Amino acid sequence: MPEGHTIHRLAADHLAVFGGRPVRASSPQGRFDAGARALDGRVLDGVDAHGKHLFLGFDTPGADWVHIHLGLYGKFGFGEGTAPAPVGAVRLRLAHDDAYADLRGPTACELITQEGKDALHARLGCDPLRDSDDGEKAWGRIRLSRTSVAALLMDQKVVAGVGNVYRAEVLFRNGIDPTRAGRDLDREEWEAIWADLVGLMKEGVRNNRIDTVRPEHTPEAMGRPPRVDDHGGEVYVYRRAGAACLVCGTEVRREELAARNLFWCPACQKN
DNA sequence: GAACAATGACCAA
DNA sequence: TGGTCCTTGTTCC
Repeated sequence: MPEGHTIHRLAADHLAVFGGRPVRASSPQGRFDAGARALDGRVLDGVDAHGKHLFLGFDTPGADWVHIHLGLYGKFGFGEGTAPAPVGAVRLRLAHDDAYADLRGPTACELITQEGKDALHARLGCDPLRDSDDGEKAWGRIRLSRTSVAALLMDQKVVAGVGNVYRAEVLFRNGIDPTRAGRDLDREEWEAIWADLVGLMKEGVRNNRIDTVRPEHTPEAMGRPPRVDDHGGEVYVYRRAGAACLVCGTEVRREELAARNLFWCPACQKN
Protein backbone atom coordinates (compact mmCIF):
# COMPACT_ATOMS: atom_id res chain seq x y z
CA MET A 1 0.00 0.00 0.00
CA PRO A 2 2.47 2.65 0.96
CA GLU A 3 3.28 4.82 -2.01
CA GLY A 4 2.89 8.59 -1.87
CA HIS A 5 -0.88 8.59 -2.27
CA THR A 6 -1.23 6.47 0.89
CA ILE A 7 0.86 8.89 2.91
CA HIS A 8 -1.00 12.01 1.78
CA ARG A 9 -4.26 10.27 2.49
CA LEU A 10 -3.04 9.31 5.96
CA ALA A 11 -2.08 12.91 6.67
CA ALA A 12 -5.58 14.10 5.80
CA ASP A 13 -7.24 11.27 7.71
CA HIS A 14 -5.21 11.90 10.86
CA LEU A 15 -6.14 15.56 10.82
CA ALA A 16 -9.80 14.77 10.27
CA VAL A 17 -9.97 12.12 12.99
CA PHE A 18 -7.61 13.48 15.64
CA GLY A 19 -7.09 17.16 14.85
CA GLY A 20 -7.85 19.79 17.45
CA ARG A 21 -8.41 17.65 20.50
CA PRO A 22 -6.09 15.96 22.96
CA VAL A 23 -5.09 12.42 22.06
CA ARG A 24 -4.01 9.53 24.15
CA ALA A 25 -0.77 8.11 22.83
CA SER A 26 0.80 4.80 23.71
CA SER A 27 3.22 2.25 22.37
CA PRO A 28 1.76 -1.16 23.23
CA GLN A 29 4.76 -2.84 21.63
CA GLY A 30 7.08 -0.67 23.71
CA ARG A 31 9.49 0.46 21.04
CA PHE A 32 8.15 4.03 20.99
CA ASP A 33 7.46 4.37 24.72
CA ALA A 34 9.31 7.60 25.33
CA GLY A 35 7.85 9.22 22.25
CA ALA A 36 4.32 8.14 23.05
CA ARG A 37 4.66 9.54 26.57
CA ALA A 38 5.71 12.90 25.13
CA LEU A 39 2.65 12.95 22.88
CA ASP A 40 0.11 11.74 25.41
CA GLY A 41 -2.52 14.37 26.13
CA ARG A 42 -1.23 16.69 23.39
CA VAL A 43 -3.18 18.20 20.53
CA LEU A 44 -2.56 17.36 16.88
CA ASP A 45 -2.38 20.77 15.26
CA GLY A 46 -0.97 20.13 11.80
CA VAL A 47 -0.03 17.43 9.34
CA ASP A 48 2.24 17.26 6.35
CA ALA A 49 3.35 14.70 3.78
CA HIS A 50 6.27 14.71 1.39
CA GLY A 51 6.76 11.66 -0.78
CA LYS A 52 6.52 8.63 1.50
CA HIS A 53 7.22 10.64 4.67
CA LEU A 54 4.36 11.48 7.01
CA PHE A 55 4.56 14.27 9.59
CA LEU A 56 2.13 14.66 12.46
CA GLY A 57 2.49 17.98 14.27
CA PHE A 58 1.77 18.22 17.99
CA ASP A 59 2.01 21.09 20.42
CA THR A 60 4.97 19.38 22.03
CA PRO A 61 7.85 21.60 23.15
CA GLY A 62 11.16 20.66 21.51
CA ALA A 63 9.68 17.75 19.56
CA ASP A 64 7.49 19.42 17.03
CA TRP A 65 6.70 16.52 14.74
CA VAL A 66 6.28 12.78 14.69
CA HIS A 67 8.07 11.57 11.59
CA ILE A 68 6.72 8.30 10.21
CA HIS A 69 7.97 6.27 7.28
CA LEU A 70 6.05 3.08 6.61
CA GLY A 71 8.75 1.37 4.60
CA LEU A 72 7.77 -1.73 2.70
CA TYR A 73 5.13 -3.07 5.04
CA GLY A 74 4.28 -0.51 7.66
CA LYS A 75 0.55 0.01 8.08
CA PHE A 76 -2.01 2.15 9.86
CA GLY A 77 -5.26 0.65 10.99
CA PHE A 78 -8.09 3.03 11.92
CA GLY A 79 -11.04 2.06 14.04
CA GLU A 80 -14.09 3.72 15.53
CA GLY A 81 -15.12 3.85 19.14
CA THR A 82 -13.11 2.76 22.13
CA ALA A 83 -9.85 1.07 21.19
CA PRO A 84 -9.81 -2.68 21.82
CA ALA A 85 -6.83 -4.51 23.31
CA PRO A 86 -4.00 -4.14 20.79
CA VAL A 87 -3.34 -7.06 18.43
CA GLY A 88 0.20 -7.82 17.32
CA ALA A 89 3.10 -5.39 17.34
CA VAL A 90 1.55 -1.92 17.63
CA ARG A 91 4.33 0.65 17.64
CA LEU A 92 2.06 3.65 18.19
CA ARG A 93 -1.57 3.96 19.11
CA LEU A 94 -3.36 7.30 18.98
CA ALA A 95 -6.82 7.40 20.46
CA HIS A 96 -9.62 9.47 21.87
CA ASP A 97 -13.08 8.43 22.95
CA ASP A 98 -14.46 8.12 19.43
CA ALA A 99 -11.65 6.62 17.37
CA TYR A 100 -8.17 5.14 17.36
CA ALA A 101 -5.33 4.46 14.94
CA ASP A 102 -2.71 1.71 15.26
CA LEU A 103 0.67 1.89 13.55
CA ARG A 104 2.51 -1.37 12.86
CA GLY A 105 5.84 -2.12 11.27
CA PRO A 106 7.10 1.32 10.25
CA THR A 107 10.69 1.82 9.19
CA ALA A 108 10.67 5.12 11.08
CA CYS A 109 8.56 6.48 13.91
CA GLU A 110 10.39 9.23 15.76
CA LEU A 111 10.03 12.66 17.28
CA ILE A 112 11.83 15.39 15.37
CA THR A 113 12.23 19.13 15.57
CA GLN A 114 11.27 21.64 12.91
CA GLU A 115 14.93 21.72 11.84
CA GLY A 116 14.93 17.96 11.47
CA LYS A 117 11.83 18.16 9.32
CA ASP A 118 13.38 20.86 7.15
CA ALA A 119 16.41 18.65 6.60
CA LEU A 120 14.19 15.80 5.42
CA HIS A 121 12.39 18.04 2.94
CA ALA A 122 15.76 19.21 1.67
CA ARG A 123 16.78 15.75 0.57
CA LEU A 124 13.49 14.82 -1.09
CA GLY A 125 12.64 15.54 -4.71
CA CYS A 126 9.47 16.99 -6.19
CA ASP A 127 6.27 15.36 -5.08
CA PRO A 128 3.42 15.15 -7.61
CA LEU A 129 1.03 15.51 -4.68
CA ARG A 130 2.47 18.75 -3.28
CA ASP A 131 0.73 21.67 -4.97
CA SER A 132 3.80 23.83 -4.60
CA ASP A 133 5.97 21.36 -6.54
CA ASP A 134 6.39 21.03 -10.26
CA GLY A 135 8.51 18.58 -12.23
CA GLU A 136 11.22 21.04 -13.21
CA LYS A 137 13.73 20.13 -10.53
CA ALA A 138 13.36 16.48 -11.43
CA TRP A 139 13.74 17.23 -15.13
CA GLY A 140 17.01 18.99 -14.37
CA ARG A 141 18.34 15.71 -12.98
CA ILE A 142 16.72 13.38 -15.48
CA ARG A 143 17.74 15.14 -18.66
CA LEU A 144 21.43 14.75 -17.81
CA SER A 145 21.36 11.26 -16.39
CA ARG A 146 22.58 8.02 -17.93
CA THR A 147 20.53 6.12 -15.35
CA SER A 148 17.37 4.36 -16.55
CA VAL A 149 14.07 6.15 -16.23
CA ALA A 150 12.86 3.20 -14.18
CA ALA A 151 15.56 3.81 -11.55
CA LEU A 152 15.20 7.60 -11.65
CA LEU A 153 11.47 7.42 -10.96
CA MET A 154 12.14 5.36 -7.82
CA ASP A 155 14.87 7.71 -6.60
CA GLN A 156 13.21 9.76 -3.87
CA LYS A 157 15.75 12.55 -4.30
CA VAL A 158 14.46 12.99 -7.85
CA VAL A 159 10.74 12.30 -7.56
CA ALA A 160 9.23 11.82 -4.11
CA GLY A 161 6.32 9.47 -3.57
CA VAL A 162 6.51 7.24 -6.65
CA GLY A 163 6.93 3.57 -5.79
CA ASN A 164 7.04 0.34 -7.70
CA VAL A 165 3.39 0.40 -8.79
CA TYR A 166 3.20 3.98 -10.05
CA ARG A 167 6.57 3.57 -11.72
CA ALA A 168 5.50 0.56 -13.75
CA GLU A 169 2.12 2.02 -14.59
CA VAL A 170 3.19 5.51 -15.59
CA LEU A 171 5.89 4.12 -17.89
CA PHE A 172 3.34 1.82 -19.48
CA ARG A 173 0.75 4.55 -19.93
CA ASN A 174 3.32 6.77 -21.59
CA GLY A 175 4.78 4.07 -23.79
CA ILE A 176 8.30 4.37 -22.39
CA ASP A 177 10.68 1.42 -22.16
CA PRO A 178 11.90 1.29 -18.54
CA THR A 179 15.51 0.82 -19.60
CA ARG A 180 15.57 4.11 -21.50
CA ALA A 181 18.20 6.46 -20.07
CA GLY A 182 16.94 9.68 -18.49
CA ARG A 183 18.91 11.76 -20.94
CA ASP A 184 17.19 10.03 -23.85
CA LEU A 185 13.83 11.29 -22.68
CA ASP A 186 12.28 14.26 -24.50
CA ARG A 187 11.10 17.20 -22.50
CA GLU A 188 7.58 16.57 -23.80
CA GLU A 189 7.76 12.96 -22.68
CA TRP A 190 8.79 14.02 -19.19
CA GLU A 191 6.07 16.64 -18.99
CA ALA A 192 3.52 14.00 -19.99
CA ILE A 193 4.85 11.59 -17.36
CA TRP A 194 4.74 14.25 -14.65
CA ALA A 195 1.22 15.37 -15.55
CA ASP A 196 0.12 11.74 -15.57
CA LEU A 197 1.64 11.14 -12.12
CA VAL A 198 -0.16 14.18 -10.73
CA GLY A 199 -3.49 12.94 -12.06
CA LEU A 200 -3.04 9.31 -11.09
CA MET A 201 -1.74 10.01 -7.61
CA LYS A 202 -4.47 12.55 -6.81
CA GLU A 203 -7.00 9.94 -7.78
CA GLY A 204 -5.05 7.50 -5.61
CA VAL A 205 -5.48 9.80 -2.60
CA ARG A 206 -9.20 10.15 -3.26
CA ASN A 207 -9.83 6.42 -3.66
CA ASN A 208 -7.13 5.21 -1.31
CA ARG A 209 -5.91 2.74 -3.95
CA ILE A 210 -4.01 2.72 -7.21
CA ASP A 211 -6.05 2.55 -10.40
CA THR A 212 -4.39 3.26 -13.70
CA VAL A 213 -6.43 1.48 -16.37
CA ARG A 214 -8.21 3.83 -18.77
CA PRO A 215 -11.95 3.23 -19.19
CA GLU A 216 -11.49 1.86 -22.71
CA HIS A 217 -9.13 -0.87 -21.46
CA THR A 218 -11.04 -2.17 -18.49
CA PRO A 219 -11.82 -5.89 -18.72
CA GLU A 220 -15.49 -4.99 -19.14
CA ALA A 221 -14.82 -2.65 -22.06
CA MET A 222 -12.51 -5.21 -23.68
CA GLY A 223 -14.98 -8.06 -23.30
CA ARG A 224 -12.63 -10.04 -21.04
CA PRO A 225 -13.55 -11.61 -17.73
CA PRO A 226 -12.94 -9.20 -14.84
CA ARG A 227 -9.59 -9.95 -13.31
CA VAL A 228 -9.11 -11.03 -9.77
CA ASP A 229 -6.50 -8.74 -8.40
CA ASP A 230 -4.67 -8.99 -5.15
CA HIS A 231 -3.38 -5.52 -4.47
CA GLY A 232 -6.57 -3.54 -4.50
CA GLY A 233 -6.53 -1.58 -7.75
CA GLU A 234 -6.90 -1.98 -11.50
CA VAL A 235 -3.53 -1.81 -13.27
CA TYR A 236 -1.95 -2.54 -16.65
CA VAL A 237 1.33 -4.30 -15.84
CA TYR A 238 2.17 -4.30 -12.13
CA ARG A 239 2.37 -7.92 -10.95
CA ARG A 240 0.87 -9.13 -14.20
CA ALA A 241 3.98 -10.94 -15.48
CA GLY A 242 3.08 -13.71 -17.90
CA ALA A 243 -0.44 -12.39 -18.46
CA ALA A 244 -1.57 -10.75 -21.68
CA CYS A 245 -1.10 -6.98 -22.02
CA LEU A 246 -4.52 -5.35 -21.67
CA VAL A 247 -3.85 -3.28 -24.78
CA CYS A 248 -1.97 -5.50 -27.26
CA GLY A 249 -2.06 -9.01 -25.83
CA THR A 250 1.72 -9.44 -25.63
CA GLU A 251 3.00 -11.23 -22.55
CA VAL A 252 3.84 -8.78 -19.75
CA ARG A 253 7.46 -9.14 -18.67
CA ARG A 254 9.06 -9.04 -15.25
CA GLU A 255 12.69 -8.52 -14.36
CA GLU A 256 14.54 -7.67 -11.21
CA LEU A 257 16.14 -4.23 -11.20
CA ALA A 258 18.01 -3.04 -8.10
CA ALA A 259 16.29 -5.74 -6.04
CA ARG A 260 12.81 -4.63 -7.09
CA ASN A 261 10.40 -6.20 -9.53
CA LEU A 262 9.99 -4.27 -12.72
CA PHE A 263 7.00 -4.98 -14.97
CA TRP A 264 6.46 -3.80 -18.54
CA CYS A 265 5.01 -4.65 -21.92
CA PRO A 266 7.82 -5.08 -24.47
CA ALA A 267 5.48 -4.24 -27.36
CA CYS A 268 3.72 -1.14 -26.01
CA GLN A 269 6.78 0.43 -24.40
CA LYS A 270 9.39 1.69 -26.80
CA ASN A 271 13.00 2.61 -26.30
C1' DG B 1 4.69 -24.14 11.75
C1' DA B 2 8.15 -22.94 8.42
C1' DA B 3 9.01 -20.35 4.24
C1' DC B 4 8.18 -16.65 1.59
C1' DA B 5 6.66 -12.37 -0.40
C1' DA B 6 5.58 -7.34 -0.20
C1' DT B 7 3.75 -0.89 -2.91
C1' DG B 8 11.04 0.82 1.04
C1' DA B 9 15.36 2.49 2.25
C1' DC B 10 19.68 2.30 4.66
C1' DC B 11 24.52 0.84 5.09
C1' DA B 12 28.96 -1.32 4.01
C1' DA B 13 32.17 -2.64 0.71
C1' DT C 1 25.69 -5.80 -5.16
C1' DG C 2 24.47 -7.87 -0.80
C1' DG C 3 22.85 -7.73 3.85
C1' DT C 4 19.73 -5.86 7.15
C1' DC C 5 15.60 -3.99 9.39
C1' DC C 6 10.46 -3.55 10.18
C1' DT C 7 5.37 -7.03 10.32
C1' DT C 8 1.64 -9.51 8.45
C1' DG C 9 -0.75 -12.57 5.45
C1' DT C 10 -0.53 -16.34 2.36
C1' DT C 11 1.17 -20.65 0.81
C1' DC C 12 3.16 -24.90 1.33
C1' DC C 13 4.48 -28.87 3.66
